[in-house]
Amino acid sequence: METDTRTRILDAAESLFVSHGLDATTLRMITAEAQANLAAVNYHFGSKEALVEAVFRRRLTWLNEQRIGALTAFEAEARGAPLKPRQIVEAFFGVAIRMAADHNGGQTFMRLLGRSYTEPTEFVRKFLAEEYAEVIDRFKSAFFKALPDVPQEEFLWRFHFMMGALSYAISGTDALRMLGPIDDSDPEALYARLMSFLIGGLRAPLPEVVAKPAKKPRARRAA
Amino acid sequence: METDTRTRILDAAESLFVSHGLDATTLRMITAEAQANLAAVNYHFGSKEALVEAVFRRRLTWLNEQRIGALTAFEAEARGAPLKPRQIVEAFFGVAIRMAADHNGGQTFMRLLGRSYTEPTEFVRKFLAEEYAEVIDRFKSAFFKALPDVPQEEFLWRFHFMMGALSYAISGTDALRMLGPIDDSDPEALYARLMSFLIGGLRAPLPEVVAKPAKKPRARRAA
DNA sequence: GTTGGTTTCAAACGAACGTTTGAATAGTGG
DNA sequence: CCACTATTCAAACGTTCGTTTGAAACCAAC
Repeated sequence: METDTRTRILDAAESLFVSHGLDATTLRMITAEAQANLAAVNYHFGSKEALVEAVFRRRLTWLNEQRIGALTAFEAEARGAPLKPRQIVEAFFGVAIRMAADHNGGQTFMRLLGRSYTEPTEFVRKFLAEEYAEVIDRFKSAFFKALPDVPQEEFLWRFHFMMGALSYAISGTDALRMLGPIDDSDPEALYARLMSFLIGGLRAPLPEVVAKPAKKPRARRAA
Repeated sequence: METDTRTRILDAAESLFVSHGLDATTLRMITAEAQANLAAVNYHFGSKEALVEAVFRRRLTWLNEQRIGALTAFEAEARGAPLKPRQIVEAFFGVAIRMAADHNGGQTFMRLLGRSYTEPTEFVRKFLAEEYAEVIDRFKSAFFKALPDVPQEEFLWRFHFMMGALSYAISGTDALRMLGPIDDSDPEALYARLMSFLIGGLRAPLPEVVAKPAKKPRARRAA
């Protein structure tokens, strides 16, 4: 085995978490897959909970840095002018989709991450909230600036819906197959499809319930 | 206690499954909440797995009947003409959102269901696939008829994305709160918001990657 | 070649899980 | 009132979980 035990455990855990879930994956399954001793997990990570955190942190920190980097590059290019919504969507969701296409573990991880936004386990939620705090701040500001006509609460909902679509795009392939035989092997096509859908949803006309209290009797398009 | 043990167990399980997940919810937690004896679950349902199935079946069958009923009503009204996409979206997603607003347990259940489309546990996936087979068939046909210009594969992806948005709309309120303080108490507003977003995404311009091989050099709008 | 620190290993730990058991209790038709 | 079925109950079952232990193996430095 060329890689060290710690890395083999992370890889095995990541992959098993995807196929069985966090709770249903046992340390014995992980260490067997990683060809390591059962006690190795507690030796290298301290506990199963700490292992879960390490699995997420290994790639999530990098992903969010990429997102912020892409956004910063667009903003430098725009010299203070508001970005196009498409650029912000690209920086947040495009980067994620591209990572999901990466066969160096990124693909596996993104399927795991997509499931975990709605994870009921408390410590996972808390951990994700911390990891996301900065990136959410930056993107909220950028979107608010780019879409000044959209009420902020309305936008937050749309952002939330977009996260749902992303989540299914990268992790819901089992659910997808319920719909019929379908080809999900082309990451470029998936990227184009999701971007189209997201921007269509983001720029949809404001619903009347929302547009009405805002004293704009007939909103046409959101942005 | 007015209701019978069997119902109390179903209610307790449904609610605990939402807050802790399927695996992390133990029979001891369920029977404690239901004020029943531990052995009552195996007496009334046979096993924990069978209980999970019963929890889903109790409401999911009814939900999908409602969906098919709504679609059938629209089709009768249209007398053979293709439906408007908005009507089909309403029949599938609108019915779900309305059930999610029902405080008689429907709300709890829909939060559980939203999480379960991407559930890694095999028997849950298999069970859901069976429960959904008919309703998916009906709605695929209706959509294909209503959107003859959209390649079927492209539509299936969009339907999948829409499921993701629905899932987050009804069950991802914890993830939603990561975005900031936000009011999710008004079901009518949520309904209007989601419908807007879904139809915007469904009718977005076809992505070039998809539009190109279809020999239509410049697709404008999907439908 | 011995030392000292790091990593691996087989074995065992107590706790908690889903399930089973057999007796006690409730409820119902004859 | 009795016989019988359905339900509840406390207790225990065997299994598996995450974790701990202490010794063995490894490995670089001197």
